[in-house]
Amino acid sequence: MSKKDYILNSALQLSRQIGFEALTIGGLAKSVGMSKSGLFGHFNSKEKLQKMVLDYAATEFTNEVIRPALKTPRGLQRLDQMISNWLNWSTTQKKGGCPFISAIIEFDDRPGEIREHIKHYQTMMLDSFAKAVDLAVEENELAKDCDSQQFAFQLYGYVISFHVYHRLLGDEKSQERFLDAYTNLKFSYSPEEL
Amino acid sequence: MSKKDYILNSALQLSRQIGFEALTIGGLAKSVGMSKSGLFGHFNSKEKLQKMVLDYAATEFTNEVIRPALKTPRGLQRLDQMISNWLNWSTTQKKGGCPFISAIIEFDDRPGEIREHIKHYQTMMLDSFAKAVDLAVEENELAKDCDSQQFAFQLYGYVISFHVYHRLLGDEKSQERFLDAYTNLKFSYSPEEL
DNA sequence: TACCAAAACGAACGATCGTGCTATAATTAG
DNA sequence: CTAATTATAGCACGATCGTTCGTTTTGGTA
Repeated sequence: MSKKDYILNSALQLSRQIGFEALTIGGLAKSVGMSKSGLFGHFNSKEKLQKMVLDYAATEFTNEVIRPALKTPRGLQRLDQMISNWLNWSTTQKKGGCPFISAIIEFDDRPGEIREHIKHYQTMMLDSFAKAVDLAVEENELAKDCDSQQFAFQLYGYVISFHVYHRLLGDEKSQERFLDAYTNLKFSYSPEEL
Repeated sequence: MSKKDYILNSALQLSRQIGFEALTIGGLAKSVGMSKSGLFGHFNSKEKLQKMVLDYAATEFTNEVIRPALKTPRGLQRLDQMISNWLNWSTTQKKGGCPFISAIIEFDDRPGEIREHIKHYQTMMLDSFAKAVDLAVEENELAKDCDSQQFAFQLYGYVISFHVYHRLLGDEKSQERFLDAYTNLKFSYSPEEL
C-alpha cells in the first residue's frame, strides 16, 4: 500500500467519524503523523483531496459490497448478498457510518465538482442495485412489472432510515427493522403465484 | 415578531441552504444586517444559537405539518394530510431542504447537548407519525397487526430517499416515486378484506 | 429632560482554516 | 558516488471561526 493510499485510508476513516466536510487538512495531517504542508503536497488542494477520498470510498464500496456478491448466483440470492454486504460496510467501523451519506447531505446544494462527483457515484450505486433487481425479475423471483428503479428508491430509503435509527437514535432494533422492511419490499414485488 | 425571532427565522432559512453546521455567526450577522458581536449578544454561545434554531424549526414543523392535519378526521385521511404537509414543508423553500436532515447526519456521532436535542425532536416526530398510523388502525383502515413503528421507519426512509433524489440527483420523478412508495406501504398494511 | 438598562457596535484575541513559499531530508537514477 | 527528483518540514499569509471587552447608540421611564 502506497503512502498516498495510507493517507486516503486514514482520511476515509476520519471522515466516517466526523463527517465529510469536517475533514480538515491539519486534522488529517495530525492523525497520520505528518506536517500539514507535507500532507498537502500530496494533493495540492482540498478539493482534490475530497475527490480522491470519494474515489477511495467508492472503490472500497465496490470491493466490499458489489464485487463479492457477483460470485453468488444472480437473482434474489445475489441481491440479498449485496444488501448484507452493504449493511456490514456501513456498520463495520465501530465509530463512523457510511461516508457517502454525510457527503450527500452536505453537498446536495453546493454546486461544484464535488457535488457532481458524489452524484455520479450515487447514481452508479443505485443502478447497481436496480440491475440486481432486474436480474431477479429475469429469474422470475420478482414480479415482471417490478420497477427496479422504484425498488432501489425504497431500498435506499430503508438503508438511510436504518442509518439514522442506528446511529442517532441508538435503536437496537434498527437492523431488525431494516430487514423487515426489506422483506416487505421483496414480498410486495413477489411474482404472482398462478 | 420579535427581533430574536427574526434572527432565528433567518438562521433557519440560511441553514436550510448551507447546512446546519455551516451556519456561522458572522455569516448570519451579515445576512440579517448586523454586527457579529451584536448578534452574538442575543445568544451568548454558538451552541445556544444552534439549540434555538432547532427549537424554532421544530415549532415550524409542528405548526405547518402536524397541527393543520389534526383538523382532518383521524385515520388515513389525516395521515395523508400530514405527509402532504411534510413534503410541502421540505420543499417549499426554493433553496434548501429539510433543516433536520443535515443536522441529523452532521451530529449523529458528535456527543453533546445538540445531538440529544436533535434526537429528542426526531423521536417526537416519528412518534407523531406512528400515532397517526395507530389511529388509522383503530379506524380499521390499516391492518390490525400493523406495527406502527415499523410503518414510520419505512415512511421515514422514503422521505429521506425523496430528499436525496430531489436535491442531489435532481430526479424530476422523485415526488412520484415517493408517492408510489407511500401507496405501496399503505397497501402492504391494508386490512384483510374478508 | 435626565437617567438607566438593553441593544448594537468596532476592535481585538487566539485558534484554525486552506494555501503558498523555501529549505532540508530521503529516495531514486545515471 | 554523485546528481536529480521527490517527499517532508517549517514558517507565514490572509481569511474566518467563536468569543470577549469596552464603548456608543437606542428606547423607555421617572
